Amino acid sequence: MNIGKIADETGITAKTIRYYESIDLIPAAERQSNGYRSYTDNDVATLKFISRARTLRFSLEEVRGLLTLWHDKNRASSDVKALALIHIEEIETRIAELQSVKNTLLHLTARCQGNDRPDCPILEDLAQL
Amino acid sequence: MNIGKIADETGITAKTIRYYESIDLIPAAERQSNGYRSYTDNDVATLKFISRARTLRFSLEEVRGLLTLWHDKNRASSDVKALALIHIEEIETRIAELQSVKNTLLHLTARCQGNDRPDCPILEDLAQL
DNA sequence: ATATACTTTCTAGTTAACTAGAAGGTTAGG
DNA sequence: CCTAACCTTCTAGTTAACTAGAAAGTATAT
Repeated sequence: MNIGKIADETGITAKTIRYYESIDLIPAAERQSNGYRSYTDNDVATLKFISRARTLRFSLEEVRGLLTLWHDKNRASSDVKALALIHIEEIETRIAELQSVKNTLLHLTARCQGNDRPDCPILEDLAQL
Repeated sequence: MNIGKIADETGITAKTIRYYESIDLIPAAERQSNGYRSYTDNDVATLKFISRARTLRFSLEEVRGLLTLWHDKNRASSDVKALALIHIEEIETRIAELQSVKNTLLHLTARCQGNDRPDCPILEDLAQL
């Protein structure tokens, strides 16, 4: 299968697949006699794995770790879980931060009339603290 | 006041202040006879305004808009509020996305034994979908 | 006088994860 | 045979918001 085909199958662009190869996230593809990269269903599975992990917001470095564990038949599930739990914590931290910002903004906007007059608690808040 | 002093007062580094000047977020500072930038309490207030807006996760472009409104004595508070509400929506979108990812991860980790055995629902999930 | 601390400008690098574009070789269809 | 659609490598750009470093001028303290 050529790179265009696997790109279609996985939803990952050819450019990105070459990029993943360049940073050794995936092994260098076999080559056909014409020099074109050649992919198998196995490669489709790997790229889909990566794609799915990316939708779960794992960084490429984390994906690298997940791929290693995936390929290690002697892995301990605790290692996978540890990686996931750390990731959950990072996400929780970001959520908490955003929530706090959101709450502040909600309070400020609630107090702002939102009319033609210039007085605005939002600007006043920013100007004070 | 020299740039080092205002940096201390505002918690924004001298490098960053020069950077803000370079992108015209703040007006070019007056110069002393020796060529050093000269700042006033007014500048301190502006930089603190920016700093505060940044903690509320406004992008520099949004901050630019806020500064313009802040300086416009004829502004309508509705304009400020509109800017803030758009920002709140962006944040809500990000929170929702992260929440969804977090939930998925929580389900997966809950089903993972986290022991010495290799079988792991997290990897199985990534490998499937 | 000397050291050190502060300032200047300028260029270029950082991070993450791609993305664009150029210049050229290959293949499939009509 | 021609053309469009592939593919190749390589270099460099993108985004946001800084950050680092070099080379040199200025100020302050001893």
